[in-house]
Amino acid sequence: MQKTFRRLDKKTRLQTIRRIVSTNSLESQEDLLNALKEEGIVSTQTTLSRDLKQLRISKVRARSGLNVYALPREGQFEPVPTLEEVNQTKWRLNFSGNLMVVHTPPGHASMVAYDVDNIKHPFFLGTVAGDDTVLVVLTEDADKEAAGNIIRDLFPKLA
Amino acid sequence: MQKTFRRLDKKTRLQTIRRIVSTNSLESQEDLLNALKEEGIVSTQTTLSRDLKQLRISKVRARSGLNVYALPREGQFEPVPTLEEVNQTKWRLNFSGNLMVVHTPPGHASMVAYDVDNIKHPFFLGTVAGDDTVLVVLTEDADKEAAGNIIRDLFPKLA
DNA sequence: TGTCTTTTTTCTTAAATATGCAGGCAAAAT
DNA sequence: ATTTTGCCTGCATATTTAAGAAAAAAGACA
Repeated sequence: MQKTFRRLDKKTRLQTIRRIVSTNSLESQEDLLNALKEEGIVSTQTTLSRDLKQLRISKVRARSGLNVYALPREGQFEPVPTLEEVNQTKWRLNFSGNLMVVHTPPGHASMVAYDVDNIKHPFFLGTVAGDDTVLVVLTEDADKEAAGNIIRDLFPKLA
Repeated sequence: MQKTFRRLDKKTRLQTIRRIVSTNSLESQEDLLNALKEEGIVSTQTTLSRDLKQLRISKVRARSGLNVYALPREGQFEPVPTLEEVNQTKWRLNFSGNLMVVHTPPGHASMVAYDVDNIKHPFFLGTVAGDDTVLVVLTEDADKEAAGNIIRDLFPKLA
C-alpha cells in the first residue's frame, strides 16, 4: 500500500500545479510555492523549478507586461518557419474603401499592426490583426497612395 | 536628419531580434547579444531584456529540454488586466466612412464587440475585434451620431 | 530483513533575467 | 531660444530560476 506513496505525492503535486497555473496569474515560483502551501502541499523552489520543467510550463509575456506561467500550448513548439519560407510567402497590400488590407506570412500580422500603430500618422485610425491579415482603417480624407507608400516603406516585402 | 536616428536604430534592432529569434535556438540573452554583434549591432543584456519584453518574446520549453526564446503566438494565456490598468488606458471612438473604430484597454476589444453584437440594432452590421481595437461596421444609411451615442451609452468610458 | 539501485528532494550556489536610477538626447511646448 | 517632456540606454544590483552534490526515501529482490 505504501508502495506508491511518494510517487502519488509527486503526481498530485504535478496535477495541482497544472491546475493552479491554468487558473491563476503566477509571476514567480515563489507565488506557486505559496499557492501550493495553501492547498497543503509544501515544497521548495528547487523542486518546483524541476516540476515546471517536466510539465513544460514556461513563463510567457502577457500584453499587460506581466510575466506569468502558462501551460504549453499546441503549436507552441512547432518549428518556427525559416526565413526562406517567410520570403516565399506573399505579402500583399490592397484597399477597399477606406480600409487597407495587408496580407503577411502566417503569424506576422500582429507585428505589422504593432509597427503601423506606432507610426502615429493621422491617416491611420487603428488596426486589427488576425494571424496573417491586418486591417488598417484610414481616415475618410486619407491619401491612400501616400498611406500605402508609408506602409511599403516600413515593409519592403510589400513593394 | 538626426530626427529619427535613434528610433531607427531601435527599430532595426527589434526587427533583427525578431528575425534572429525566429531562425535560431537562443538559450540566453547573452546568446542573442553575440548573434547581434555578428551583425554589427552592439547592445547590452539590459537593453535586450527590455527589447524582448516589448516584443513579447519569451523563453519556452522545447521538448528537448532546452529553454529557447520564441516569438509570441496568438492565443497565449493572458491574465485579465487589473482595474488600474483599465482606467489608465484611453477609450476612444472614431468614425471613418461607415466604420466605427473603438479603442479599448488592451484585451477588452472582444468584450466590447460582444456587447455591440448583442445590441441587435439595425445600424450595426457586424464587428471585428483585435486586442484593443474594435471595428464596428455600420449600414450605409446609419445615423453615425445616433450610433455613437448608443455605444457611448453602453461604455461610459468613451464619453 | 538487508543491501543495492533509482528516484526524489533539499541545501547551496551559479546563472540568467529584470529593475531602480541617472544620464543623454530629440521632439514638443512655451 | 529655453524649458519641458518623453524615450532610450547602461551601470549596478536585486530578483528569479537552474544546477551540482549529497542525502533521504522508495522500490527491487536475494
